[in-house]
Amino acid sequence: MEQQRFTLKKNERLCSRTTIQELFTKGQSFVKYPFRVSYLRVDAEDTANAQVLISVSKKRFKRAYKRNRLKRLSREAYRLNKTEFITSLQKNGLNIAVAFIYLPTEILDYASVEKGMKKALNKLIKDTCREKE
RNA sequence: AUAGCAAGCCGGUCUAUCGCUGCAACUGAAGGGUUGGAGAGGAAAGUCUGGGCAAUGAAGAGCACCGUACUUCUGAAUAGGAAGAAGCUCGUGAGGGUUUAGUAACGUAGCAGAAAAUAACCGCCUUCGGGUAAGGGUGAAAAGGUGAGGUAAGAGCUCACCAAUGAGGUAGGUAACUAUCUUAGUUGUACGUCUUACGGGUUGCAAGACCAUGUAUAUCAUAAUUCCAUUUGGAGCAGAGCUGCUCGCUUUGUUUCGCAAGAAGUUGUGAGGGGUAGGUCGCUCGAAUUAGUGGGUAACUGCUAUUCUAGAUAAAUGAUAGACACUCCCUUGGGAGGACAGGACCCGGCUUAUAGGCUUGCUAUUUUC
RNA sequence: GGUCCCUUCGUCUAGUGGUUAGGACGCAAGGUUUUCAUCCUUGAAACAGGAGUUCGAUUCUCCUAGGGACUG
Repeated sequence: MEQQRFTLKKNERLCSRTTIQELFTKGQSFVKYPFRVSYLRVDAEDTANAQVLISVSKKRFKRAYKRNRLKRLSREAYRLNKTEFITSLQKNGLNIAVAFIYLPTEILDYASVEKGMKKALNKLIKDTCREKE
């Protein structure tokens, strides 16, 4: 494995409209402040192990620049902390689609977003492992 | 120096590490990789407007409907812009705001008030027929104002001056208009209908074009073929057409007249029903950018050179650390802060939001020379 | 993204520039009743915000805010 490449290319993002629909109708979810996390196992083989979607509600933030900033922060946090999660998935041979939905109505700074993301990922790892068994 | 007015401009910079989206070159069987270079705004916003572009026409015209409205320019065009005019208004001032097509006809004007408009009532006068807009103090608005003459009492009834309006002249100005002279007793206000001139089809890139995936042949139209049979025209009615009405025209259907104009099957094509929610184009070289120079008071524009400057699609410009510059606070040194805000087919304008800073011109006050 | 619409008492709504802004339900007070309900009487309660036009704006115009609909 190459030395720590924190990439986030297009195949690691969730773009398909159908899978998104399935994710929100069938997927399981939990809340880990400041995110609501939904996830669903998928069968697709040619994609990456985890496909991620980050969402900020237009109802909570009316101005586009605020939404953009929060999405960028969240994506950054995921990108820098995902390695453990991915390796866990690879060990278990799982493919999964995940959605992170930003909940609060005010803008948090990067440190707290990252903290929340770490907690959310830890819980995801536990849940997915349990499901495997 | 302080406070302010107008116009214009900017709206952090650099380094390191880790990343994102196109493009070009190289490389790989392929997923991809490497290198290079590019990557949000003055408002990208609101969607208030004008265009381009696209679809929708088997001609149109008039009216209706909607919009605009001082003048002259400007611009592809507009409810845009520039310069100017008149009225009202705010400011000591530099300046700011706002309104302005026409009035022949018709309509409306709550409450208050005698009365909201061919004048009635009180009052005044009277020769008792009537005459009378001087007085009535309410209102946003009351029949031009002041004075004199005149009269029974009064009245532009007459005269002088002043204000406004119309007509004509002179001077200035492209014009709106300004100044001034002559002349006409000609003299309520606001809004609307209306009139005049000019403009306007509708829908919008989720427009629209193409590809991929792919089930069925219900239904409708049309063409060919088989059987019968084989020519087109006139008149009436109905429907359709860039939304309403009228006219005109075109076209389709149907009925009737004149010799005759019918039924079914098969195949192809198109429409239509269901499903899929994927991709490509449209998509960025343009009323473009920057600089110089000529014209113009200016908006703007001619010419020459120059540059290529985002094209994403559950949607790319970020994060962390540091340095410098700026602002504020205590002042050794340190601490805090950085507005409004993110492309979604593209341009022109308007409007709204905006920490702070810069430039130019001008004004007021105070001080000094 | 595009095209449109709406905002009036606590709620649902009327309202053609001059209204005390009307009605229903609800609320409050009083009456009726032994008490409650019903019923009767009375009352409080609103023009989303800011400019402009006008003598006068809920109504007309502009801006801002909030809410909603349609559109593949």
